[in-house]
Amino acid sequence: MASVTVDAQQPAPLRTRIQQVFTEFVAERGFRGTALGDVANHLGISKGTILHHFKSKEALLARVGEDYIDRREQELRHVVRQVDDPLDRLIAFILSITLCHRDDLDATRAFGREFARYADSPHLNRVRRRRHDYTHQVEDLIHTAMAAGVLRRDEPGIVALQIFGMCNWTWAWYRPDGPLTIEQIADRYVQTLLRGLESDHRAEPDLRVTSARLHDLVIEAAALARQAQALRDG
Amino acid sequence: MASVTVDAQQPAPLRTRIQQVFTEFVAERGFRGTALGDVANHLGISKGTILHHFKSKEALLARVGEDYIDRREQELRHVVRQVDDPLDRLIAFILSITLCHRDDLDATRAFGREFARYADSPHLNRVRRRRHDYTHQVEDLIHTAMAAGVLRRDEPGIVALQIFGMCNWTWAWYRPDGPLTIEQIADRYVQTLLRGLESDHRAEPDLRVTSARLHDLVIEAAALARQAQALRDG
DNA sequence: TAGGTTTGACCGCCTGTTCAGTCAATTGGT
DNA sequence: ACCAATTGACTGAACAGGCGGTCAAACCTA
Repeated sequence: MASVTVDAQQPAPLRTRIQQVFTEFVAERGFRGTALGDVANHLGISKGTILHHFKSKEALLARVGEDYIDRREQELRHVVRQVDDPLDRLIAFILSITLCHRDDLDATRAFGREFARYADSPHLNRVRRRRHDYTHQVEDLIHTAMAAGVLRRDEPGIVALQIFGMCNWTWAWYRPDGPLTIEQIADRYVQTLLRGLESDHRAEPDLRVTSARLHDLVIEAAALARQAQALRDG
Repeated sequence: MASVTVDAQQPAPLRTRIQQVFTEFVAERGFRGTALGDVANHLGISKGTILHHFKSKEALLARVGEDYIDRREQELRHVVRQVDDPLDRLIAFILSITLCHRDDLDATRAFGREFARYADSPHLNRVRRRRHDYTHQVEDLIHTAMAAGVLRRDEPGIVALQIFGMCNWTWAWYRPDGPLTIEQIADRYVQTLLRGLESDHRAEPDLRVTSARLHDLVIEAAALARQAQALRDG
């Protein structure tokens, strides 16, 4: 295994520390809820210093986002390079995007809060594009697994969204001191997703499991709930 | 089936319309990104009018959140009341919290953006508590399904989070004019989740599917990605 | 007339950004 | 080795715009 430690641990440059603290704040309070003045105070520096190192507040956020995507992309590349078996690749991928909730928590929260949604600012175009590329790489991974018969055939896009959905929800509730370790959580995700998505030769490929009866019942439930509030409001 | 239509469609009172437009804005731009002045302009009324009907901006958000939880709770109650079979209950539940992405989209987005995370404002205490209660009801549903042998035994909490995670991610990407209807999306969720969580008597209950080799590989990948950026930053 | 609505001006606060200027480190010429 | 020039990090005050919230007056409607 290649060495992954550095010999001389010199203190991180201010630019990096600004980015770190900013990431923490965004993870906790969101982008708009984060005041550059607070970040500056927390570092014992002036507000102007931050703007000296980064063109603007949005540029700082873009940098946080790009670095985050960079790390996820590098991790994915490493997995693909080191693992051949399609199923193992999927397991490693799911494991990877779950473990980062412990090992890259602040950035994961910040990214989840601010980039998961449609960030329409032009400053974030690059981040959006890179995120799109990354998603595409994941879809390739899934497509390959389907071709190998590991997953049941479906649109890779919707499958990717199911995986991302389950895993990316973690940051909204995970606490490092919670009852389950991140490894235990990841293992459950792997089990549920791989069993749920595995090719099942017993089943019809396009079998709808939801009955019309249940569908109508659910629609009715929603209508009743809406109606109750409409009546209450007059 | 009970009638779910009202006879006389009188226009919604201003208070309700304010809440609707505010919900749209929060869904699109977030709470802090929504200015009451913009909401007022959009309705052709004055900002003061909004503050006359709602004590404060946060009170308005709290109202949106409580109404949202109300609807989800009523729908869940209706499902539980009308359906006995534990598996059908689960299917109806998953269907229900997915269909609301089409039929209650703005509020779902707004709630997802602003309440999924730790909303620490004291004004939102009630919403947080109700959300907690609702989650607990869902966990009961899951617990019952486990007792009936429909789902494999596990902590209901982590199972609920897997279901919520997959379904609640929908609002971040779903578009009504997308390639898949919300019913098709929901059906895939149901299939993946129920197959992935079903009791499987072939498997050991606590079998870890993730090998130590893959785990180490993923940890290494993360370390390498971090190190690359640290080196770049000096 | 009385009470609930609505208005629009106004206040106070916060925040991102700018900018002139200080200071230390580095460079380069002699 | 010395000094002057240059660079670049950093400061702190000021600016400008936007925001939530208040309030007294105007406006209906019954």
